[in-house]
Amino acid sequence: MFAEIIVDIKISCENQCFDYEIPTNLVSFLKKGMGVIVPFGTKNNYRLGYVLNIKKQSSFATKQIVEILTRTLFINDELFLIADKMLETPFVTKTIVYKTIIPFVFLFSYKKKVNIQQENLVPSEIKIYLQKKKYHLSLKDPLFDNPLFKQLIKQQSLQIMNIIQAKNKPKKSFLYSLQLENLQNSNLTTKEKNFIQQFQKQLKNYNTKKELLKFASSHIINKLLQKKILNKTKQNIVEPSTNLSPFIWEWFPDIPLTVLQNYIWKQINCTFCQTYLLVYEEYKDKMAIYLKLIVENIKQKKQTLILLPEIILIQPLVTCIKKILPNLKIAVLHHKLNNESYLEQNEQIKNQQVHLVIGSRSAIFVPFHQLGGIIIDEEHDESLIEKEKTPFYDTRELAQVRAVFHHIPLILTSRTPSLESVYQIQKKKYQLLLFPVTPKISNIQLIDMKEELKKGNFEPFSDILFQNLKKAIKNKQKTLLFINAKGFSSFLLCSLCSYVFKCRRCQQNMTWFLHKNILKCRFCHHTENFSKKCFRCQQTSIRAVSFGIEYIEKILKEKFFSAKIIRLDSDTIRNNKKYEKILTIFRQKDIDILLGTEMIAKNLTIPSIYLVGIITADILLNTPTFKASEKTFQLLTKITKYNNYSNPIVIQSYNTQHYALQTILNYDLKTFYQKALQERKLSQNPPFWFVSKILISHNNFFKSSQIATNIKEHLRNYHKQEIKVFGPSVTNIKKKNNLYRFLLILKYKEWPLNLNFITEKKLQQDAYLLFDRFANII
DNA sequence: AGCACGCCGACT
DNA sequence: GTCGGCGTGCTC
Repeated sequence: MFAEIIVDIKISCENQCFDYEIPTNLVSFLKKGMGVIVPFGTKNNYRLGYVLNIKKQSSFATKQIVEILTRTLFINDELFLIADKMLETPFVTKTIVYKTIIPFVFLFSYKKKVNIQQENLVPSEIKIYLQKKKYHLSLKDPLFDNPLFKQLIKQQSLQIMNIIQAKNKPKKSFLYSLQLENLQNSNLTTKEKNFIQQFQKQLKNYNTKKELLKFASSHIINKLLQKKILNKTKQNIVEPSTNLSPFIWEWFPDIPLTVLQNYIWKQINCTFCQTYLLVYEEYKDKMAIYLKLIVENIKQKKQTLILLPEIILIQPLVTCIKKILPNLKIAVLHHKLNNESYLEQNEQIKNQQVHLVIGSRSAIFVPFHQLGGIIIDEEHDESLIEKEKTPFYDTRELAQVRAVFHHIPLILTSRTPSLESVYQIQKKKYQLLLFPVTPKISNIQLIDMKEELKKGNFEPFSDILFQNLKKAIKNKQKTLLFINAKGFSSFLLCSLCSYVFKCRRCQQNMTWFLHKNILKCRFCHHTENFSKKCFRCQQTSIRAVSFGIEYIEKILKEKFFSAKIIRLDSDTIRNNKKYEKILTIFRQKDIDILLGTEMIAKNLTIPSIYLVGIITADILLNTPTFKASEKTFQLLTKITKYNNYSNPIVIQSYNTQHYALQTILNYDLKTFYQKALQERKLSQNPPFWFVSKILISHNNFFKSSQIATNIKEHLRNYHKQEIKVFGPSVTNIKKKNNLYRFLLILKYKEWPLNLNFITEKKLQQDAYLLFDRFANII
């Protein structure tokens, strides 16, 4: 018998699986999905591998599997199904797929064990160094660069062995205690003295760093460590994951539902695989259904999985659920966790120590014992699609695979569902759960900025928005202003020689950032210093034709110099903590205006807002993608919700007749979806057609162009019926990592798409191919 | 990852 | 003529 194995080697050799013979004593034990140790390469170093398949014949196998790692499966049947789904995408390789779905790979590390063969030949400094490292060296240990050390290995005075080691060693941490005898002969600052007092009063003799940080900053703690007043001692903390306490399925109170919520809930069949689209208007309705599902699953001793598009949304949801079900055990998983916490959470889920898992898209790969239901929140959000690294995948699609496997419901939730999902309702693939939309007495004022121009108002604010702003500031009421343009201006023109500032690399308009005083290309991130002089005629005659968030900030400061303004965009924020901090400041302090880009729409609630202003909705409407109207509608729905429709909302646009804006006025979901779907059908775009692109990268410009043309020709000759091809065109980012990138755009009606002929006929030659199923381009 | 192989420049 | 540096390609 033979096994098909992916070996844990660098991703660069990603296409192959390796065949190994299964030794007779292991044949009855070895199963598909297990981890094994195999000899690999000329030196037969031991490497870790995962069994993908067991077969009777192999024309390649020359070596035997050494041993089985553990009896538990690393990849179970369910994960194999998910992998198969991901492998439907052309050019995606098995290795890269399995590496994304089993983060357990991190469990192991490769080390070199050094045995001294000839004591007398090894110099003492090397001996001491080895002793310090306990004769285990990491692969990149500097000692391997030492010429003497190299020679000792060559002459076999030292023997090197490869070992595979489990990575989840017990976490090391330190305990801190006071050394009062050192207190007398040292000068202390008042802050340090205060801290020591606090320590004596409120803390135990030994404390973790976390406890100390409640009373002092890490700076002070470090200072005191230097002065030897604080002492730290090592301590091995017992991992919570090693404590396999049996899970108790406690009793949880029933969730009371309103008549309407109950009506919706009754339509969900918990023992049947069905995708539901839950369209809600009020947050509390959605939460009621979520909580009900969680509690019902617990009654059946099953776990629930909730997926969110953004990491920042996780904590608020956890808090909200804990408020109602304080005893609920929740695991949080997302792609920014470090390996240790990821493994810890994973263990807990596997050992049935949590009722609920909340995570971002990557949590879709978490193995469950008894999964009772999957919820995907904000299902329209594009962040649910992984597009940062291959393999690209749509979380909703993979969730469906899991739902089928477990025979459980999959609930997609949104106030403004994606057009794809609405289309699935029409095709009767999904079931609609609709909280009836209540018609509103609209407070939204849609301002035609063309009229303002005619009146002679060239400011970014219309009269009405300006008056409302004035009133809000006077009455100390909070305002939210939204503009979807970064920087100061994204269109700079020399008024003397009509030179337009374009990116040297990709010929797109450069955006001027006022504070950093740079020009930056929003496509390839090429950055240049900006001297406010025209590159061509060297005159200071630059005119900003369009305006961005920095421009608005400047105007606001000029017009309302007493107002306190806080800005929130991806340039002022580096991480989620900063995001929360800005929102907290806005909530607590007397900030008048919150000015933000698309980022402000990521959060759930920004309370106590009086006025909502949207400056130029056109920027959204005119982004070059077929998703423009959908995105506009979704974003504006979210932003206009912030003041609960009870207070003034002003939307400014040059194109007031666009259906996405007209339907926003009275929150007319039905008309919007009707018109948007019609538009997509006419333009042959999703959900009626699949739009994808093939990216061809090669370090030779002509060769990559040639390959692109060859692929196109082949598609035209043999697949003219099913696939429309556009291109090849050079991408915006012309040159990245010294690779020239060409792209072909494909439109087709059937998925999965079989493009095997490209790799079979080696049309790609030595170019790198990437298939992007979720292309947003027109 | 880690090793072999091959090409090229520098030095016996 | 050979030694070693680095770039490339293969490992069941």
